[in-house]
Amino acid sequence: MVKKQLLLIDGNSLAFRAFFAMHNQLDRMISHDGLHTNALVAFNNFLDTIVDPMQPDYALVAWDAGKRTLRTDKYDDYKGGRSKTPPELSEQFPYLREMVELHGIKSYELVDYEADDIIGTLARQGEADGMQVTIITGDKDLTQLATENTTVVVTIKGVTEVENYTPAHVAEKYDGLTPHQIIDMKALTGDTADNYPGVTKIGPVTAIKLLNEWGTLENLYDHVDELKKSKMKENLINDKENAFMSQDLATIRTEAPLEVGIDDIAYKGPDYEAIIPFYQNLDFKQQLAKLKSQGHMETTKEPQKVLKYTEVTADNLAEISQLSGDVAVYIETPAENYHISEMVGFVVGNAEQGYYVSRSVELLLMPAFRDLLEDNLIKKNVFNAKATYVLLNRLGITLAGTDFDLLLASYLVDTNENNNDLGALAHEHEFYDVETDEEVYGKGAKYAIPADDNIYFEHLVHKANAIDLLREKIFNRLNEHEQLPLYNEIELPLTFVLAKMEIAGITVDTQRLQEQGSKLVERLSELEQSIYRQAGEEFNIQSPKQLGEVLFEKMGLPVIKKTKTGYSTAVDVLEQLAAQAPIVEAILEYRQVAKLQQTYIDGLLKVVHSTDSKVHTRYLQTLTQTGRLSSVDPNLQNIPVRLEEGRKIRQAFVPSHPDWEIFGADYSQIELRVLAHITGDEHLQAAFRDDEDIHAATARRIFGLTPEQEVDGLMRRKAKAVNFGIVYGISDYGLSQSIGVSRKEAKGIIDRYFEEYPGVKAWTENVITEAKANGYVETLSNRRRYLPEINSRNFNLRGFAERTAMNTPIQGSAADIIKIAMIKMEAVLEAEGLETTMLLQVHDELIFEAPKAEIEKLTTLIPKVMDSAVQLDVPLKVESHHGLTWYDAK
DNA sequence: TTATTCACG
DNA sequence: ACGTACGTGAATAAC
Repeated sequence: MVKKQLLLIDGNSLAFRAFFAMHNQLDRMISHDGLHTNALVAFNNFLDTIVDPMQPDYALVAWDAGKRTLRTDKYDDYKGGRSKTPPELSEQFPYLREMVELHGIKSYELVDYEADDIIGTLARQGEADGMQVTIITGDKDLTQLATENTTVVVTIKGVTEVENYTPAHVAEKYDGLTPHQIIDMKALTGDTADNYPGVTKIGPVTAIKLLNEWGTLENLYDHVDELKKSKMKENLINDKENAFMSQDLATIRTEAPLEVGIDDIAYKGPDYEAIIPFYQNLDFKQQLAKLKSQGHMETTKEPQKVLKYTEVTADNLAEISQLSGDVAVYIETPAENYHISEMVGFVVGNAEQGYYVSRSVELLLMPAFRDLLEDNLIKKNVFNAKATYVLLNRLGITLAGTDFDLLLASYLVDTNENNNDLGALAHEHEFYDVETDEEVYGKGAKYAIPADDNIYFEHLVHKANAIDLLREKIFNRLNEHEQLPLYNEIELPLTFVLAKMEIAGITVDTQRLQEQGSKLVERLSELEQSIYRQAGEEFNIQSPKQLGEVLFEKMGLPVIKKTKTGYSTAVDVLEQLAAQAPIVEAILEYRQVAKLQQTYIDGLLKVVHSTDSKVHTRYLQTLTQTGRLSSVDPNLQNIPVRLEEGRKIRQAFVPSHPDWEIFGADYSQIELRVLAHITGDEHLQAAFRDDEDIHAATARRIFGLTPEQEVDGLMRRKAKAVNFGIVYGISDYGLSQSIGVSRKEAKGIIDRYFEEYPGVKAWTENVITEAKANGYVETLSNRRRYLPEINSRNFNLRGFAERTAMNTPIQGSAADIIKIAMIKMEAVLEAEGLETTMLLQVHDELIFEAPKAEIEKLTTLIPKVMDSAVQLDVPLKVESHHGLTWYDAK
């Protein structure tokens, strides 16, 4: 028989999570009555995506009753020092309870007790009745309740990403402890969040060690005299009273005098009828749209607005010429790679004069359309200008007059609003009068452009209309963010520079690639045989699972690191094992060779266009959180360079004309120069003004060398790692891992760095403070990245957000600079009448192909354009190289 | 679809 | 005390 399911939810803890998960949206999510709704929205998503699909038999949301509880009676300072619940959250609590009830779940609170105790009590009752219990909370303390029949689900990030604690998982996380021992662990460590003390100087590591040795707090204290004389022993004895008080406070009650029983909390499921007015009152447009699409809402489904449109025929082409003012232009492609996808329809027009649609893109070649599209004075509204430009270019039309790109502008306003589906993106902007492609075309095997003209054309027309109607709203937001120059002067011009680079493509010497490939294949089979022989069996070397079994079980090598699913066999692990077993060396080489063969030989050959023997990557301009580009189909930003074997792949990238060369130019230390500029640090700036070797200069400073003393290789290597670390948002742990010293030593080095570069220290502190206050950070060009986790109470999430707050202005400003350089570069090459063509961008370098006759000029021109792209307080430095292949441009 | 590994700046 | 360096894409295995 299937066990009945009992679901218990920690209301307060999840409400806090929900509130802070959407804290950056706080000012935007306000209902027409002025009520903040961010926690309500996130909590509702949680109920929709996690609770409703579970369909438990019984469910309850437990809430804290008030400030005073049994625990505060026992210990005045319990949960003292906690900052007050923000009023923006407090006002949402009554609605949260109502929302829970409307989802068919009982809400409950009990005077003197906390939500934990209600959950603990019902969990034990449920178990006694033979049920399977699930507890959902944001508070790890509840993991003490885990048993074979009770799983504690703890949220990791937001309210929909979770981790399941079973007794086995508790043992894994806490080095063998049972859930019940969590209580004694808390007794020893105390809890800063709940503000109770524990024993001085005992943290989780020591606590776990003690409990693994003595089992329980009581047993530990019974035998405390047997411990070796130590500071810890003294602390244990001195803080005994605190330990037992903390134990009491940490213990979740399982016999609270509840007035509800299991029978009273049957799960009823959402009351769709009653929830509609509730959503309407809170202006939950997205949730209402979802109810409609799921058919829970009467066909009150407002019919989509009727938009005026005409199918293009030979007879009405004249009307197209009458279009004036702004027009939306959208071309439909079933596949995302616009360089090769079929084109299956288009729409051109505007709401006032009507939209013109057809399945035949060839019609765009008619003068009526061509003249309109190529007219710089007729402003175009589009979704993804780069795709539109490339698609029209394939038809022989040069798009001009592009003014608004919904996708690009939306990404600048908030880097997360970058959905490549027009409908989905419009929904994120609270515009619902357009469906997603998935809704209209289906997905996967079911994907099909509708055969019915009405359905298909209306979808196209609603897309065009969405672009038109969102235009003003998004421009306003760009303006509020002071991002109009970023949009008009950087991103929009860049999109056409990128389009031309993609269209140009880079020629691949496929024969060369195949020759290299056959050598690799040969080497692979040698290595394979050698590995099988040494392992004594044949297995799949590319399976980390099978490889782990061979190395760690069969051959008994020591386990250095584990992953979520088993043994780690990553490079750093294997390198540590190499001395112990020769097979490891062979595996490392096998991995390296297989990577080259699979990703760079076979992978590249697959995407070479047969027509021109080139690869045409697509640069994603609206993806990264920092403002960098990324490159796909193929990725030309990660072609091997560090190891000679891989670097040879670059010999296959060649100019498209005889007597031409590949020319490359790269910024030297651009990120550290940006750092010197934005921090204003005098010492760092001086080093760059004097064109010093920056890593050696840093080494001199942090190791306190006199001018006569030489910087040795080890010092420079360490200083280089520190410089990297500063850019990444440094931590002592990270640095210690990268240079293989103790954490303490790493911390000393960082302290020295900050003493020597006080401007950098002040800036890092300041940027974090600003991020906490604003919820975002910005680059030199006002590119913005939101950091919702910057105020999280979760150490990991907050730490990550803090490092990001430091890294993004640096990495993002460097991205701004090279983008500006690219725009100027295209103009200069044109103005100088050069044939040289810009082909690739790899974050801090640009790759060109050029006639040999132009090379000499380029060696001064290109670095000049790049180093004068922006004026910083330190000089920018650019190095350039050229040769017959990309490999030789070094 | 998710996890792991490894290529780049 | 906590436990990670920042940003990406592609291939493969294993669900």
